[in-house]
Parts: sequence; structure tokens; C-alpha cells
Amino acid sequence: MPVLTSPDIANKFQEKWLAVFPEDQATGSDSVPMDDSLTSLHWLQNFSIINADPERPNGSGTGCPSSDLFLKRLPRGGTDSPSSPPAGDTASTGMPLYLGSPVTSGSDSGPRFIDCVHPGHGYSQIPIQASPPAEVDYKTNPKVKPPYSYASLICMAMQASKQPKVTLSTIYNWITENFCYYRHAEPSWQNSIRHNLSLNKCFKKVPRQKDEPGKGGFWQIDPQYADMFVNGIFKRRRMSANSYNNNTGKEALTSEERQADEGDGVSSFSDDAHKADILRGDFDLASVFDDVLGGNCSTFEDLDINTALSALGCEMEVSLQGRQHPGRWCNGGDILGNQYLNHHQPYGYLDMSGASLDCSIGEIHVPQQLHPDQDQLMHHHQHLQQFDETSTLFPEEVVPWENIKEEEQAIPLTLDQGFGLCEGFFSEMQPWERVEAYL
DNA sequence: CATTGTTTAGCCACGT
DNA sequence: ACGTGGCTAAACAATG
Repeated sequence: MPVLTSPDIANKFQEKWLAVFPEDQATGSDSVPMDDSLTSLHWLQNFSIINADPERPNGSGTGCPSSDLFLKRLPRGGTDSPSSPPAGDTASTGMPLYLGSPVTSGSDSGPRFIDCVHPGHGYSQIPIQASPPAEVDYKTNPKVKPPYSYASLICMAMQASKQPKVTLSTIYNWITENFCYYRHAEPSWQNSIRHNLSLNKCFKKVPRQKDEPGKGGFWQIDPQYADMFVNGIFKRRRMSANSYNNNTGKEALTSEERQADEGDGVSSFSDDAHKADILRGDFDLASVFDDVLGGNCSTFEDLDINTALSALGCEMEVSLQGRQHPGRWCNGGDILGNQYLNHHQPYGYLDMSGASLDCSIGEIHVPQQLHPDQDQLMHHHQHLQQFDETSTLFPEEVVPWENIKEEEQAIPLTLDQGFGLCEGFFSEMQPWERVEAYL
């Protein structure tokens, strides 16, 4: 498996990056311009499956799960906006342009955005707007369309359901309960949901068993999606990564060629492309789900950590649930999870949690629990973190430590290196430096 | 009949 | 200009 650590790649990336984003050099900003497509589901970095637990008491009179749907994020001067749609995105039509991270604002409020405008922060930045801070409570505001793509909404509903598979009506209900807009909107959005379920490869229909009453089947996130992505079947449009690596044109490979290319266990093309996409904020369902489903991010808290730690200078509120209690998504009985435990992750993801220390490129095995060194690292930065109260939840452990130890061998960094890396993240690390770190 | 699921088409925005 | 992704609308079939 190739471990792409060559500084040449980073240098080339830097050159091309600066060619495109010269302002990055001038500012020394920690920002990485983000192509924050709704497809990319940056919101997943913030989204907490735990907080999305619809059964978790939240003080909502309606029993609506939305109160704790999203992690609280209290940016200090701003943070990334992983949930923010790109300006002009269809789904964001009518949405404020200063959308920030979804937060909760009380014991009984729905998803809302608190303004997180801060130019150039975080990986999932959208073009920063000069709009005044504002909050949008999507649970109660019927006029503002949530800035989530339907795929995102579906995924949220699936996550919130805590079930490995959900029905269409469940998805409907969750959306209407959590987004007032859809309670009042024309029912055509349901058509779009169905359309999305059918069309989006990320979603897989699970036929209802004969002995299961009810109508229609179940839906789940297709566990094969990641592989599909790796195989290039679900290629993203903005494969800008190709220009940042030496695999330009690979996507034009035939399926046989592609398979041959991946025959050695990992597709360097997929790796590089994916990572570069990540570096550009080009997350997508595949990367997120594969990480989550694969146990790399046992909960979305991990992703939140990623985002939070990447938001330099931001006051972060980070839950370590994922670290302490991984496998929320993959835990016992989860039809998606177990088969993905120890499933090789054909690509890495930009992760500044413990897993973020994994800077090897290629086949990356990210332990579901932090290596002790990583744990120390996390503690090292605890002063930067405010832990959500929910961090004490979910005591279950999923991955045996033996497995973790096996997988952590893929982590080439020493503790000192890890500190250095993170210090860079917390200081004045240039985008390309981050790139280099990850490459 | 209502719901669910699939498919097609068109439009728009964005990136290359 | 072109490709891609997302959304909307619509038609149609299948199912309970």
C-alpha cells in the first residue's frame, strides 16, 4: 500500500493551491477554501448521532429530537461552517448567507444556525459573508428552508432514528418534526426525498420482510457506498484532486484498469483524489459514511472534533464521545457497522482528532479509540475544548484494544510529531502545510 | 385510494 | 462550453 508522504506532493499542492488561492499565502490564514457543496455533507462534521437521538430526552414538549440534534458550537470569532451550503446552492435558496454551524440554543429549540462568520477558518469554509450574525431556528422557523440537501436530511433522519434502517415515513416525520419549513411546505419535498432515495447511491433500499407488516421498504445508508466511491462509481464532480496529484486522468480508466489499479489493495488514485478533495473541503457522503461506518468515526463527534480542531483559534466545544465510546453507529446489531469494523479504509480523512495523527496516505486504519499517545495529545489540548454535557453518554465499547493496536501501526507519527502537527494547526499553519502534514 | 418507489426531464448553479 | 450535482416536477407502476 503506498504511503504518500512525499513532500513533493505537498509542494506541488502548495504551488497549485497558491496559484488558485494566492490570498492564502498573503494572509497566512489557516483557512482552506472550501468547496462546500451540500453533497459534501460538511454538516456531518458537526452532526451528532448522539445528540440526534430522537429518544433522548431533551425537554422538548413534542418529543422532537431536534433540541439536541446538533452539537453546540460556540465559535470564538467564528469557526468553520461545515453545515453551510455553498452560496448559491439550490438548497440554500432563500437561506441566509451567513449560515454557520447548527447549534442548539436552549432546551427546546430546533436546529439552528448561529453565525460563525470568520473569514478563512476551518476546512469547510464557504465564502464568508459580511452579513450580520443571525440565528435561524429551523425547527420553528417555517420561512427559512434548511440549508441541507435532501440527502443530508435523509441521512440525518437515519442517524437520528438510531435504527439501521428506516422507513420513508420515518424520514418524513423526522424532517417535519425538526424542520418547520417542511411542515408548511408543499408536499413536493417528499417527492424529492423519494427521488433522492431512489437516485442517490448512498441510500439502499432494504425490502421489508414478508412477515413484517407495513408498506414500503426500509432505507439505509448503503454500506457499499464507500467502495463505490473508491471505484470511482460515485465520482464527485469536483475532482480537483486530480490536478494535485500524479494520477491525472485516472478517472478515465476503464473499470478493469481501475480494478487493476486497486488490485494492490488500495487505489492511490482514490486515496489521493479523496484526500485532496478533503483538503479542499470536498467531503462527501462516501468519505463521511465510510469513516463513520467503518468505525473511524464512531460517532459524528469525531467529525466534530475534526472540524473543531481545524477551526483555528476558535473556542471549541468538543465532545469526546467518539473517543471514549466509539461505535455508536456500528455497535452491536447494527447491520452496517459490524461488517465494517476493521474494514480497510481506502482513504484517509482530514481528521484532527486522535485519528488525525494518522498522516499516512493510502490504506488508513484509524483506531476507533485513540492511541494513548493520541489520547495524551487530546488532553494536551483540552484547554481548548469545552466538552458537551453529552460526552458522558454511551458507555459501550466496541473495538477490542487488540484491534486498535493493530490498526494504529498505520499511524506513522510519533507523539512529538503529533504535537508538532497539532501545534501547527493551532497556530499559523498554512493550508499547504496542513496538506503536507496529511500527505 | 394512499403510499411508496422508479424514472425522466428540465432547470439552475458551480467547477473545470 | 461542458460536466456535474442538486432540486423540482411529473408520470407511472407497485403495493398495502
